[in-house]
Amino acid sequence: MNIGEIARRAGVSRSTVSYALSGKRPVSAATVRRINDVIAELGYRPNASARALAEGKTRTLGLVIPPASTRLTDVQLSFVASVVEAAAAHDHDVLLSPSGGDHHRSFDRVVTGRRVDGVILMEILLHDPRVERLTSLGLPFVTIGHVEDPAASWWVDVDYGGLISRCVRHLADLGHRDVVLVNRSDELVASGYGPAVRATAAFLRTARECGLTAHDVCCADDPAAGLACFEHIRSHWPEVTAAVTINEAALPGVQRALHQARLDVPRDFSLTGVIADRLAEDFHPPLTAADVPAGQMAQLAVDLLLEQIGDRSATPRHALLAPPITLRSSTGARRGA
Amino acid sequence: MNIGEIARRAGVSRSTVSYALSGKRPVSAATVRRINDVIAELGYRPNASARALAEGKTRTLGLVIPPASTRLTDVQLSFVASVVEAAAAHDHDVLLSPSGGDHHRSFDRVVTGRRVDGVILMEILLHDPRVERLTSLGLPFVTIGHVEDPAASWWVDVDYGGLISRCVRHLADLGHRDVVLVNRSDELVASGYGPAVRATAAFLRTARECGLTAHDVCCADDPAAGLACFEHIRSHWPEVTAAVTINEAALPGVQRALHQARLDVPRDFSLTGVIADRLAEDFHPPLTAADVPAGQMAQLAVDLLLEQIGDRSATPRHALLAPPITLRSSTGARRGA
DNA sequence: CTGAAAGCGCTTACAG
DNA sequence: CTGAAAGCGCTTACAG
Repeated sequence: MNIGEIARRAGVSRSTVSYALSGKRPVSAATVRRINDVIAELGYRPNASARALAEGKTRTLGLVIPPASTRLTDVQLSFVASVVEAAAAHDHDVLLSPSGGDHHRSFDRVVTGRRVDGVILMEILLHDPRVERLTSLGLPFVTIGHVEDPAASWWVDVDYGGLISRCVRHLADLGHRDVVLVNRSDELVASGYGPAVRATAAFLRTARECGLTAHDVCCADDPAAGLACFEHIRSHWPEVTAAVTINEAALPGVQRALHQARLDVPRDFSLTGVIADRLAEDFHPPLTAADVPAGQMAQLAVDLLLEQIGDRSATPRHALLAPPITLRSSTGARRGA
Repeated sequence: MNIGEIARRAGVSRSTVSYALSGKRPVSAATVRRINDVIAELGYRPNASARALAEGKTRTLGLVIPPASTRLTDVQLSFVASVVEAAAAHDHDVLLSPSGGDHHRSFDRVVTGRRVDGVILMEILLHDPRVERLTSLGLPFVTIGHVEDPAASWWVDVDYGGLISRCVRHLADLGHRDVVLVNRSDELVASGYGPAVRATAAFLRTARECGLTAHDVCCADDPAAGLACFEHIRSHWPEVTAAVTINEAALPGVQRALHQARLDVPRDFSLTGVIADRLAEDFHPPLTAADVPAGQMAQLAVDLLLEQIGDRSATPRHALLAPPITLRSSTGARRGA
């Protein structure tokens, strides 16, 4: 079942069938109808590989995700789902590639061999070898997150530094004097994971500017680590009355630790940070936080990628989003302040 | 940069380059070395579309996922990650397709036009139109979950019915008399979602066999619904002392409701069900539950799919897994029993 | 408005 | 052990 068979049955040439399908050349109404009838009857679909080979484009985007071993956070999951959705809206498919660990082969397979027209990369390091690889391959790509040099490539990101600064100022305004940053894991920070590094720098700088005493701790991406981390904070720095976090996965454990320590939020302790809105609202009480607009970011990333694919010589563009901080119920005046 | 260029530079024919790469015909060691040197120097990768067109296979598997609008559960997420991982281990890529809602176009694009060699489908309904579509297309597929007729197709599933039965018997053994099933959402049950329907049937039947009074309630896939659902249970059936659930996403809300009702688990109330192990262990206290072996199921699904692709006339095979119920700390004797 | 033909970059019988 | 050539199923200048 191929285009030749359709042409034969419709009594036209293969090129006419092709043009009737693509609309790239006028075809008489009667002929179009005859062709469409045959196609509908036989349930014909053009062979995607043949089309990709002839056209030089696959209409497929690559999406590089963290490996299965690392549990995806809620925000990361939103990125994946929204990228697929946005690509589908433009009639593009999404090819998945786990990266990191020993997944070089999968990454390589997806980004070479003209398998995809472009790639979306997430979980970006300040110096990311995958970004360098794609750059040297000359394959269009957009990162969700950005490497150190902002002008070097196409990206969308949330202004982690700016948002964390505003969280700290908010706590300072409420009279807090001793604050802590609950960061992502040691490993991520050590590997130069952008949001973690930028959040730390902004947190410490802003705390200094506001005259606050600041501590920062790394915490693995799971509830148990969140609990342990909070207990550590309580025993080492009992004077701390507020925390800022970018670690969503640790939140259930932080919640439990607060409860066990008999600390009421926000009466005894304030909590804020950069958190997916669904998680912020599920917290008890709902968290005052900057919501990461994951869906919007994913859509923007797809738009930028398609733009770049359409005009490969375009100058790199990017978008640094600064979502508003949503005031919910997890921050309050320092007790006795 | 194509196979002809490599051949020219290595001073051999294109077929020799092809055979050197595939190993499907003996090539002299010296020639292989010369070819490999040229390939390494130029960073050549065969064009995947051209290869797929010539070979008649894409080395790509389709994975149909729920749309972004419905939040993926932890187990579903594990399926996706593990399918990608297992496919990569066999040098296959994974093409994603959201389905459900108005995603017919994306599903259609992925399953037609020879875009993939086979498809893995999850979130199966007892009567699933996508299964019918794939069957009539003659495209190899494996479902995670199974339709009503077990012999009709290739699948892997967890024996929800059997596991729920064992949960109920476990509660009966502990002296509980009044039990409730916290099911997935109304919509899922109404649409004939396999696990929900099978869990309900097994729950009610086993409760009757054990002489228990049984209630069952539907609950949306989020914490807020879990909280509301549990409050409903408390106000309508205060005599209930144990719950069975297959709704992971509702658990945080159930936890909060238990806390607000000042109910200690397992002293005042027992809780069990079929739950991803990570979630079961994050609960407080850790849940006695049947852990869905998502990674193993995904791997099995990929194995079955590749087997089917390799021998399209093979008789359908399937695997019904019955993971052990892990005894943790969330079930105990009925108070005063 | 339509057709015949070249070309996309591979693989694989066919020949030697 | 190697090469020349056909073929996979499309798209798109070239011609009319």
